[in-house]
Amino acid sequence: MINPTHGSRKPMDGDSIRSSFIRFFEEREHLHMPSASLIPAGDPTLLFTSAGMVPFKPFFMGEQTPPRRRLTSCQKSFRTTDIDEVGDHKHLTFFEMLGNFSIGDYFKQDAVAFAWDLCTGLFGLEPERMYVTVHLDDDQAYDIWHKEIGIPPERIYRYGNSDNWWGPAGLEGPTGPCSELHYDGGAEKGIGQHRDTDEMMPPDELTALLRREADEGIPADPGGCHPNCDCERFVELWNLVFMQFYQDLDGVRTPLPAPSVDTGMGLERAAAVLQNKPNVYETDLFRPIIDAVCRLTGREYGADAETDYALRVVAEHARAASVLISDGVVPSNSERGYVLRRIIRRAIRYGRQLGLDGPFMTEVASAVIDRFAAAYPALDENRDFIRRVVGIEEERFAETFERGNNILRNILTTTPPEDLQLISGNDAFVLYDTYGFPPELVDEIGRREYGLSVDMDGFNAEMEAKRERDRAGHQVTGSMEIVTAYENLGAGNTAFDGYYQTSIESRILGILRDGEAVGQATRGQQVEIVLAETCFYAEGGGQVGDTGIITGPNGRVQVEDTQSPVAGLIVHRGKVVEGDIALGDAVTGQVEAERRLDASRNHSGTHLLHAALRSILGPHVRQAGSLCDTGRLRFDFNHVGAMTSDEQLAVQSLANGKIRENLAVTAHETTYADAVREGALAFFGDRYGDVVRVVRMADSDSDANGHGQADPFSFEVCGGTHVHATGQVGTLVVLGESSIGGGMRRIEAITGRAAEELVVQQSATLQAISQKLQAPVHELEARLDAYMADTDALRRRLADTERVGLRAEAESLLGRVRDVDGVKLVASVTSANNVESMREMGDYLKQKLDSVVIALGAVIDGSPMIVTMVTPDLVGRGLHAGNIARDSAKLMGGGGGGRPETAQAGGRQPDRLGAALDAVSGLVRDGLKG
RNA sequence: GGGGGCUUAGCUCAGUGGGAGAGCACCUGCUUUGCAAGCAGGGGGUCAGGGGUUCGAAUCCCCUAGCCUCCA
Repeated sequence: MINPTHGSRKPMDGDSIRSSFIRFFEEREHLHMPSASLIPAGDPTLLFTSAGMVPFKPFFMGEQTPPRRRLTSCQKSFRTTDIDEVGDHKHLTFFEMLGNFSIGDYFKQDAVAFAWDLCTGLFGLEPERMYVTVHLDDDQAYDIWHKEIGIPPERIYRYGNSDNWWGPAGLEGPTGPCSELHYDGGAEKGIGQHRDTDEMMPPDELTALLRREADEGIPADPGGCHPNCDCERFVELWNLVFMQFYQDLDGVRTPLPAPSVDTGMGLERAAAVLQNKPNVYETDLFRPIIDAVCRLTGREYGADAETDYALRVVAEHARAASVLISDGVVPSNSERGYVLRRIIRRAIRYGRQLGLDGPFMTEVASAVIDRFAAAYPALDENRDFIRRVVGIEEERFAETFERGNNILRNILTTTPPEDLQLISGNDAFVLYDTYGFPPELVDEIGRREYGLSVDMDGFNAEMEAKRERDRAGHQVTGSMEIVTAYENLGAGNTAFDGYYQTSIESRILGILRDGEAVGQATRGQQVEIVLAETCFYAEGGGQVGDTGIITGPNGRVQVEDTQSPVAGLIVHRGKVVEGDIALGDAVTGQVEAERRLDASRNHSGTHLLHAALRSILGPHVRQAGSLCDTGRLRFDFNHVGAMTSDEQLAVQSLANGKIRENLAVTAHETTYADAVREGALAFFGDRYGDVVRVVRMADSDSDANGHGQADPFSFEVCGGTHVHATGQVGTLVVLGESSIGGGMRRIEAITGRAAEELVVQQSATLQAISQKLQAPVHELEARLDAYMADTDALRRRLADTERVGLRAEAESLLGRVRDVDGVKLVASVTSANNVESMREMGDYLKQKLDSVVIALGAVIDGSPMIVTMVTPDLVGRGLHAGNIARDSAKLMGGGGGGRPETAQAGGRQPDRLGAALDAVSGLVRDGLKG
């Protein structure tokens, strides 16, 4: 495609845009930070990494020190807001964001100059096609662009807060104006009224309109074209955020002492501009994927709009899904996994539209991996895993489809045709809400096979009602009183010094009783104690809190649990068991050491398990939670499906091998950033402060800082207590593996003393069984099989014998047929020991007597039971087995019922069974009259 | 985190308080060598688990677990 307006600038492919951008800033003293995972580390409030600055948030917030004040990165980013828009030619879920960052280093002047140099120099973009936007009030930025760079006023536009103000992210934090660079694709790119008209709205006019909007609330209604206009003439290429203020909870802004800069340029958009392509899907970042989809479908891109839309959906979602999976997201029913599932299913839906009925996503994923493996090697490393996950999800969707399809057909075929004009919104909604069957598919099938379409308005109304309901049920309540009670103690942070010792000298800084601060406590009272420093480990990181004794000059406290209700503060919960204690007492804390060691063994066990799981199942395994109790351990992680027993054994075997190797367990403190850089595993959900502790398990010939010759077997950020060498764990026995929800698994295991105990118990059980069965352990199974076969045979013989006996009894009953008004009646107590037998007897009698009323009774497990039968001809004459059963059972304190031909009844008075059966003849007589 | 649904034979599923079923698969026999072979017979069940209501629960109610699904 040749566009004569673009001069001689030569196109750049996506990979060179990425690398040359980074190099440009490296040459200007920026440190290149590798892309962080799409799963934000240490920020539970965020679903995905959604912009280049996200991983650097702690730097901008001043919580952590950056490795350098100038940073640059190409960050993988994912946004959920536009999922349903993907398919048009501008929206994306996954994209790469190029950026340069100044953390209290340079500010507007340099940021603007860098951006301009890069665009016009490195990228070779024509200066006259560059438009600039600044905030209404940011005269400083305006002047830099105008006076220093030399942009003429007619290409500098001012906008208000919605377009050109950033932040704060959350309720408080850094915030400031931004300035954007827009690229003018030419008037012919515009759509609607602005197409092919060179007329732009003059900046001054727009500024006046927006100023009135900001000051007087008069909505601006610009008539002409401008950079942020909806017509597609302009591409927003680069956003420069100037973090100038700190905004507090009340909305008050104070200038930051060292302002910062955060910029972001979408790689895909840059590629579209630099390759002279009309949109991102035509660039080399997407074309190979779209071509792969075309090969699978035999379709052609660019032939018709509907096909193109579907091709783009499949390509975009396959790309996003592959990267998400590579970063450890697995499809599930909530949160990240749910987003992943949605995009995979949306892709499959559009794939169907392209005629792909079978599985195809794995092949598209392969094309994605091929295209991006060079820039993101993790994609290639996880190739098999990505394909597997996508494949499983594809199968699962096929099941969902099958189920929904059956239900839909049921609805459509059971509703009388005259009632069916439209498929109701409610039906479509139930199919979607309960069975995950998309309304578009309902519509498709309805139209094709029944000539009916879905009432989409009704569907949307149901959907909106559901959203309302969910919102209403989402009110959160938090009790802050307890927290303030601790804060009011004024004890500050408790120093923890318990990694290498279990006893300590300290003094009492605070005592709480029933949530109230008190000066002292006496024997028998339940208290919470805060010490200046402690060796008691507070529950955290899945490990249980310590127990032990605190001894003061005048008394002792039995510590039953240790908790950290407020970050930094450690509280000992327990009971004064001797004398009394008071504020300021000098005390000795003594942790119950053996119990602590049990917990430590289990905690080290989880690290071994974690590393072993990653080794056996793959690096997507990610800790989702854990419990390190004294008796056992639990480890939750994400994985696609159940582990096979072979996998479980392999994991157990690997962990035990490392235990026998007796790896040294060492710990050191470092910054969070360094820990991650050194390769320590850090997991979502934990809140890590500036300084973190990392625990590694490795051969002792590598040093304590994680720089050994060999890679450590395990290396994790962790604040828990551990054994000193893996040998102390003893043995790790996996007890089982189970599901804890979609995509999440749980392993339970024991170590050390508990493992020994298990071996002792199990062999004791085996010995006991061996004695009872009179067979050595290795023959137990065969012996048990023989016993079971014997029992089976005996059971059959017994059943046969019973049947013969009952048959004989039934035959004898043939001689006791009575006549009630011309109807044959058999009513008798039997020796049957279950209802089934009585039914068999009844069947036999019915067969022999042809036309008869039968009422058989027996006392079964202490309760009187009656079975009644009426042959069809007599039912025709007004008799009803159910009524006979019910009415006769009343005489023995019960009730009954059933069908006209067969019924049963029970009661509470066994001695009245005879009376109840005697009443049957009367009931038959009454029934014949009625 | 919240809502809806499901859990019955190896598999797919029927079964609205009164005899646990069908199709497929499996086993045996016969028949037959050609497309889901046919015929006859047979084995196989903690109706997810626990509690409750009832003379009686797969069925109604409550709790728990697992799975599916939608929303956040």
